[in-house]
Amino acid sequence: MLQYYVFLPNRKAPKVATERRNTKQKQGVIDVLKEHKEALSADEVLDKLDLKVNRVTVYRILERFEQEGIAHRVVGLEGKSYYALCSDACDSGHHHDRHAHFQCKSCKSLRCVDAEVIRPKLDNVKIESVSVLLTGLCESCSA
Amino acid sequence: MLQYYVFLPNRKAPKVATERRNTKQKQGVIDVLKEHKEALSADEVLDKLDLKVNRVTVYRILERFEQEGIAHRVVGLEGKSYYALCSDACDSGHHHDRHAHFQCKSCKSLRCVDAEVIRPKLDNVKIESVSVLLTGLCESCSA
DNA sequence: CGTAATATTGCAACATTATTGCAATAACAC
DNA sequence: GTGTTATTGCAATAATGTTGCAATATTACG
Repeated sequence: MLQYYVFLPNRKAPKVATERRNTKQKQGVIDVLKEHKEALSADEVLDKLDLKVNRVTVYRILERFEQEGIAHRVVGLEGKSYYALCSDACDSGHHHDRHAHFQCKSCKSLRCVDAEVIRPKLDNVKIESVSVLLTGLCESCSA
Repeated sequence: MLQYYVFLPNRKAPKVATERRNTKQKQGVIDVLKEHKEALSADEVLDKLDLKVNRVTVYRILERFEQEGIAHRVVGLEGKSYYALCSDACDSGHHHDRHAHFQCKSCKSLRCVDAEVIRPKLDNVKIESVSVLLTGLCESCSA
């Protein structure tokens, strides 16, 4: 079982308190994301949590995970945010700013796609991230 | 000045009334989109309209334009929808389901990028559209 | 041109997703 | 254990988009 604290960076002990705390809410969200290969929306995470957690807290945790590089965020066709744990490839600095995803037009399920995403060049602008969203009907919905 | 009615297909006169009507609201939205090279959100279109048009009407017109292939929709990082008129390349059937866009992380401005977008293959799934969203800081915001 | 049919609009209310302020709680360093 | 403060929960609010329905305006056609 993936534990949240493995993500805590090694740092010298602060005088008073830690900057990040390992809470059961965070651990719960990690576990849910870990158990599902699909990217999940805040509501989906909330549904799948055993623990009773406030909706706002889930939003905050997911946002935080994205900032810390633990998870990445994808925006679906409906404008909703979906989150998935970053893969090992992510951590290697290879994938972390270049993701490809597939979303079903019908059921809205969204999953990561292991694709080679190149970073194109643009005049006058430095591109920081590249997001590719493929759409169509998933296996279940096209059957 | 691009006129909406140019998009009306040639069809035999229906018994009673047309299926599409050319209204000043639609024409206004067309004009606004035409005058701006950036993709615009519903609110931005509303702001730039000379004519006083209801918010809901703008939403409906933009949605309609997308369905009719007059405009295409892009979802920004914040989950908002942006619309831009389809280019000629679009109509040729080359670009219409494969768009690339750049959005500024700071000012959220979003524009089309003339890039070659390939349609990748995925097992068990038919990909209907490919959307590439590049992000970074635009010229103005990075200065 | 006038008229009838109906596509379209405007309005009000509602839905969904996400954010903010703040007091209460709980995790961590010591 | 205790103090500090990161984190949570709650309530309220914001932002974006949607729905139902009556009023309006466009179009085909005589």
